[in-house]
Amino acid sequence: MKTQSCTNPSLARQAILAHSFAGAEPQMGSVQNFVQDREIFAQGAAAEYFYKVVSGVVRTCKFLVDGRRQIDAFHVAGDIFGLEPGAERPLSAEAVCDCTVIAYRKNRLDGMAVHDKNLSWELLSFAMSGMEQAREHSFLLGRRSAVEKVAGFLLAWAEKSQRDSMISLAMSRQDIADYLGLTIETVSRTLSQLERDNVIDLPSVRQIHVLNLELLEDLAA
Amino acid sequence: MKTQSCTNPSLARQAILAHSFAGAEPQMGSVQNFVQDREIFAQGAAAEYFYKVVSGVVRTCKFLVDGRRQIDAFHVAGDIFGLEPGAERPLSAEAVCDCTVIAYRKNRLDGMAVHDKNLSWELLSFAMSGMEQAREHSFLLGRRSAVEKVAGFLLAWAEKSQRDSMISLAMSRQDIADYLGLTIETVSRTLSQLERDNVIDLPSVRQIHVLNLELLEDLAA
DNA sequence: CGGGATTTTGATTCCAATCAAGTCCGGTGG
DNA sequence: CCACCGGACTTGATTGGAATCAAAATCCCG
Repeated sequence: MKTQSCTNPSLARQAILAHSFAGAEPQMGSVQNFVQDREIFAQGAAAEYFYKVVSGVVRTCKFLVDGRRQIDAFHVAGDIFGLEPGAERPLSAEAVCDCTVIAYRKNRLDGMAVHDKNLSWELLSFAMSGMEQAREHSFLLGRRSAVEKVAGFLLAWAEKSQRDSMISLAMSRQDIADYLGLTIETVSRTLSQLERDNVIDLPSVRQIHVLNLELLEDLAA
Repeated sequence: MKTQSCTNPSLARQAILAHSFAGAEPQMGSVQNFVQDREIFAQGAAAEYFYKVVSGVVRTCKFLVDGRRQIDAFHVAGDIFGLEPGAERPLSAEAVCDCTVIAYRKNRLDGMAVHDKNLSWELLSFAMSGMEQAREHSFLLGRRSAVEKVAGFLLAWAEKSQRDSMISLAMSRQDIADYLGLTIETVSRTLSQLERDNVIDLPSVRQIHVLNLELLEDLAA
């Protein structure tokens, strides 16, 4: 599995913010490419840059001592990631599939934000929406059954990546499992069960066709 | 259980931000008191105000259709809550114990932030740290055992509320359970187990004495 | 001292993890 | 073109940990 299709026509939630960086001064940031599974930055490293996804999908995650991995979020085209308070990375970022990002220096931001009130407003709304997304992730992880988690994930990803009934997953089952706090087997079983129940169809491993959206939404509780 | 002691000498993480609201123009906000379990605002309501905790503890939470409750966060003196993007409350806020808060109009903020760049900077750092805390909550909820969750919670609460080895809980077992995605029985059992293992001592229901901090930290993984 | 809520403890059940084979690809080389 | 290979995914059998169901103990307050 090297060349996984990774189309993300994505109308990212944070595109508004991204806009001002990308549009106004393209020379401000440097374009970088990463092949699948390449690390973009590591947990614990110095946080000099933040990034905007141009194409592809990026995961931010944390590794525990015992080898467990928890995925914090998936970022698609237009999303900003790697912008946190603190000089040290609280989590790593990796390319889920081949992808292109733009890196911006964090330290430039401080100065700019002070002068440009529009920018600082956008920054604030970025942070707010980041807060909101982290919150929603928490709710997915709370006392919910495997079905609720998987259904919730599918709906969230469908919204994030596109809006028709054909969902194309950029990430592996393991990624999904690590995002939902489940095992790969449970994710697989749950998807199979949803297919058996005619909620979804799985024409190929990474393609999901939603047959019964209403039911899927009910299952997400 | 009406009058639960709720002392929070708390050097809240976000006190810096709170400062500018509280200090400079106290007349800006209105002081409000809430008795234990009183709702401060409801999920779905219009979000006109945001709040700063003066004393006591506030919980923000979400209610699911089937009656399950998930607690998003506990807020102590100095913390800001109820400041989210969107005009509608994504979650409710309730008084964990009798408490005092200051309410500020959200709409004034926009104008103010534009003029006062210092304020907008503080707002940003509030949002950032909110993002960070939501993320950490996610990590507590991910694939972790009951012991890891409870130990993690104790450490986080100890840091939030005070820093010596005697932790005083403001919240009920049910609150803790709903925060950690566990049942009240499991929380209780886990605490008992920690006591049996001489990691903590439970002189009273809401008082926890940490006997072996290192071990507790290990258990939190 | 009594009564109700909260918490603890115990017994059992159930869901998801673990352990263990299989199956399905996509890619490679004969 | 086909056999083979290896990784990702699926499926099956069993185990384990937390939920559930149920009851006792404790605390708080009148």
